[in-house]
Amino acid sequence: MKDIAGKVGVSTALVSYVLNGLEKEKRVSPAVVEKIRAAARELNYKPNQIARSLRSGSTNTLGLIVADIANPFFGQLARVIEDEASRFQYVVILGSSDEDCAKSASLIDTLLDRQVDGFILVPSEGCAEQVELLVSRNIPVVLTDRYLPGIPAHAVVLDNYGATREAVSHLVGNGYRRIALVAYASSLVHMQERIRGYCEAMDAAGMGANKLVETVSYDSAKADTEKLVAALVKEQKTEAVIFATNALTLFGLYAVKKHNFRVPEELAVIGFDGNEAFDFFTPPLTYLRQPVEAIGRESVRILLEQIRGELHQTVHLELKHQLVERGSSGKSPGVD
Amino acid sequence: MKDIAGKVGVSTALVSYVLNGLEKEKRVSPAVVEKIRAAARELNYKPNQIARSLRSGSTNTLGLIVADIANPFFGQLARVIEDEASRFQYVVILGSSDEDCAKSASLIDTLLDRQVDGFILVPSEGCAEQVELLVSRNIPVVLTDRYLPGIPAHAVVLDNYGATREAVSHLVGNGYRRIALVAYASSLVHMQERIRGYCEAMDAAGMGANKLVETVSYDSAKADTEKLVAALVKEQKTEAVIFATNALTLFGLYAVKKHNFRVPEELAVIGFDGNEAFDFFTPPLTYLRQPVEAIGRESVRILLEQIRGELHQTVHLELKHQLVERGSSGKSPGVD
DNA sequence: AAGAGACAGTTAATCGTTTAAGCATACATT
DNA sequence: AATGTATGCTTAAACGATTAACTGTCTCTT
Repeated sequence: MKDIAGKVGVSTALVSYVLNGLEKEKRVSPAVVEKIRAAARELNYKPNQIARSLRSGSTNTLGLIVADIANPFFGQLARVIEDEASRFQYVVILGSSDEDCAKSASLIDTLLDRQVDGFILVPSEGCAEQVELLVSRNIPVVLTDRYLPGIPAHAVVLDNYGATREAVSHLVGNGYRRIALVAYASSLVHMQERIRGYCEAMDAAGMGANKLVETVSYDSAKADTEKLVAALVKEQKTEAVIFATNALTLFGLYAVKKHNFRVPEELAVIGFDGNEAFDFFTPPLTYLRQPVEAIGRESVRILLEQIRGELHQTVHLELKHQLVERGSSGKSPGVD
Repeated sequence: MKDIAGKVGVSTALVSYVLNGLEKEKRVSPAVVEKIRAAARELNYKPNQIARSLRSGSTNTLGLIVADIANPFFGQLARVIEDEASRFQYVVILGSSDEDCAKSASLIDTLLDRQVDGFILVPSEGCAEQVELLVSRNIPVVLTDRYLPGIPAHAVVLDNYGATREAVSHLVGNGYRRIALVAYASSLVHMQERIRGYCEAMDAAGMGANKLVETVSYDSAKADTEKLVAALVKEQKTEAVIFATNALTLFGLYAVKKHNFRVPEELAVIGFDGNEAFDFFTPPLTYLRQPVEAIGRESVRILLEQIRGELHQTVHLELKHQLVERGSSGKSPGVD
């Protein structure tokens, strides 16, 4: 800017006005406007966003913290968020928390130091205070994929209760009675809601006695799920299983494959989220699809409204799942 | 900082010295050091990285531009890069180019405006000038996954030639003769190298006459690949096919599934990169695994060395693939 | 007693923008 | 002629850190 000002022979203030389109309000003479524009082009002027941010207090940067960007579900989500953010001249800084509170806290700190304008956060278990702190400091936040009850933060989540509920109904409709749910041992509401949907649907179908919710811990999920699935079939006489997340579904499928269980004759399976692997499993997997596009878009929209100060109540958006019916949950062999 | 200085009754200079660990060199009295530390803690002082960046000229931020973060290969890569960067207090701003030059250019511009310290770039076709411009402006760049011949930029890529070459050898060893390669119609070197590896291996095996390289365009890859695979089997009497990327492999598998071709009896298949779907395909897919971890780690290492000014030649790193042998490329039915 | 050197701090410029406030000059109005 | 106001531009502070250069005191040496 100094160079431009020097070249044209005016002050940097005028340059700033012109380059920001304020030439009308600030009554810059047309001749000077042209000279400044020309000089800017000639010198290939690029504004320094860092300086601008320091002055303006806003960085046009969003912090996105997911559990793991290598997980395709979060990859897709990140993509939608990136695209949507860029439509509004925002840029995304990325972080993976590994469902780990300490990591999540340090990511939040790092991004705060960098003055991000707001966060899209997939909160981990036990991180409620972190989020609460952000909210109480009036830092724009949208929780995505999960929310934290009792914490007045905007959230965009799946209709988790309805999703597992429909999965159960679907299985019951196809003649399955002994239906199990494999979930993470997590107090996070999205997981609890998936469990509740399962339980209430089982009760409603008069199969409360058959309820079986098995949980595995995040850190040993793969091995645990494998043992679990074998036990379900061999010991519990389970006829159908619903997996409560994308990763759990995959772990479960590895187990099914390893033990060569026939699907759906020996064990019907319903997965979560969606994954190309679901398509190539034999038979293709029935699953509960999340509206990733909408989740990402709405998250950005709400966050930006919040940043612009246009939002005055706490928004809680619950988006509908879609049951994709395929071979893995076909009619039970017990039924005609 | 002003608050701390005010509270302790010293200048901000001293506060800066102490908080940056320069109390020894700058000979700050122990008493004051303690007071400043205490005040900083009490006021919960967080340095403003934007201000620091403006002053120091470095943002501790890397720009990562991949083709599409929703693609699991790039998701994994991003994850490795994120982790590695954070070990050195760097943060990653993410962008997806969709293999589109214009998008890539605008991403680079945006990130330059934000003064990123360097780029990790998956270059798209025809973007050579963009990269050249960065290099000539002395902006640290590492090309990843692909490189641009003739452009003196550091690069970390797969041993593409060796990979397809081994795939062919493996198939030939198992008795296949009519082996095709499905690749993107792209002039990018990584693709050309994969093609070259295939061709030379075919020639070396005395099957030059059977060479068949089919290409599809990025934008219509899914539909094209589907038609292509059907034609290969039905018209070209192809016995085995190698797919040159992750996405192409998936598209190919959808076709194989749709037409119910038996693998490997009717068509042997070798995939690229790795994907959970490969595990659940029946039979599991033989594929050329990329060392994603190493690619990401080395890219960050080289970029940081460059940023620190420690790098004086152009580094071109070629990492070895690994052939994961499984059922989809088993012995040809024509052999014993 | 004078000079050197260590010690402990302050001042003010700087990074690249933005923007409120001020300053001339010209012209129109009474 | 005095006043008002529109026009066109400049000045300088501010954002929050970093850091070179400087200013005082003491203490020690010769």
